[in-house]
Amino acid sequence: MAKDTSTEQKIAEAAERVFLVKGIAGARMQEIADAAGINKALLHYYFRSKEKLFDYVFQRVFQEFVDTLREVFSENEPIENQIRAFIARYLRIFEEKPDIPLFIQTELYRNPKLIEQFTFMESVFPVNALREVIRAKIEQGEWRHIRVADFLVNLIGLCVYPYLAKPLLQRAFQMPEDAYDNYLKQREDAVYEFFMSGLRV
Amino acid sequence: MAKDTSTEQKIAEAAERVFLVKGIAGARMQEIADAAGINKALLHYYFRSKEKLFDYVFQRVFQEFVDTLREVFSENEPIENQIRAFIARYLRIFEEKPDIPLFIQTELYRNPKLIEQFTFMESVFPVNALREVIRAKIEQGEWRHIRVADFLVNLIGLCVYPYLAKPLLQRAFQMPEDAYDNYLKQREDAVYEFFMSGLRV
DNA sequence: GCATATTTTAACCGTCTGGTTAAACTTTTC
DNA sequence: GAAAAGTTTAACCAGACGGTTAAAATATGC
Repeated sequence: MAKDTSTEQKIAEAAERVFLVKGIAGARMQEIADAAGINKALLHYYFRSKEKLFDYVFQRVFQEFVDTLREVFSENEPIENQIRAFIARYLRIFEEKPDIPLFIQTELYRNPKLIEQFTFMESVFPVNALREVIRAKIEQGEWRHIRVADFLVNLIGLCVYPYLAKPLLQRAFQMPEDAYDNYLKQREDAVYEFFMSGLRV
Repeated sequence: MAKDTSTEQKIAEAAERVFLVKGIAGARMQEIADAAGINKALLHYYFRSKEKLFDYVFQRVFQEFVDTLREVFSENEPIENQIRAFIARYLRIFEEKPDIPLFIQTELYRNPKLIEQFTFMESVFPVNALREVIRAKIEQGEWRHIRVADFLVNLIGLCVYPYLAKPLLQRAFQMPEDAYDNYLKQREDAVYEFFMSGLRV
């Protein structure tokens, strides 16, 4: 039987590293085999085709991403705290794996089927529940009018854009790599303050 | 001599269409030739290699993108109007070519050299001039404190993110294609209001 | 109409790539 | 210790791909 799952695990991790940087079109099976420290034959022994391997990796990455965010907005906390927690979790994911945002967007853009089996997006972005919370805040005169879609798009965009556009922004701001990475780390508070200020009357 | 530039033009446009959707790694020279209505031999007759053709296309796309934004922030207008104009121009680009944001980010991410020759980013994002304007607004007590980098990242992020993340957000909001496209068109005012509100004390 | 430039046709080349195969070797399992 | 599962080696295959070539055909400029 399997001695342990380490080989499959090794392959999955190596494949993730390669796919994250190069995408499915730019990645090579040989490269993944090398990165996993095995040979191509064994790679196909575990994952029959490039597409199957990629699907497996993408689902894993996306699942992990989604799991980190799930239920942030369902917790029994004031919405302000939920927003803070959402930003914190989002940014923590990207600090660990900065390639994730562009990877997910790119591959999803070129193959929307990848997201089809994720039928539980409501547990990550509980649009309907959020709509009620937002409506209450607006009625109380605390927040300006905002659509729930704009609420989420603005919030996520503020978090993720600086990671997506790193090379462009680095150039625009004339920042070396480490200066930009440093800037990213300092954004958590800034995003929260700016977002809340954007909401408030 | 050349009968006109129409063939080169035809190739450039076809290549742009293909590269925009598939990226350099996913695009095929044969596909571009077909899209241009010519054969592969002629394609290489005009552009010696895939890389040269891609570089040409990328520079053109990026140049056009940059030209649309250049000097918005240098005009002799109140900053609020400049912000409005910036948002309007930004969103107009994406309405015409929704694939541009992801294309630029992806290819730049995988080959940062593509942006090296763009040495005039200061004319698009005049960081130093903006810093002064922002400082004045803060000193007058009109705006909250904000770093110039955050100012630009927030502004651009609010504009571009819904285009970058279209497939993901469409799924999250359970919106069909046309509903989402419609939502995008309605964002201009929302972005301006939210951004200004985020700035104000 | 002649020279030049453009375009097509179609075959071809070398390399890369995803994937397969078969035989041998090693480790695990029981 | 034998069967089964895991792993390596190394060669191989077919098709895709970027790119080339040469000759013929077509258009253009003067």
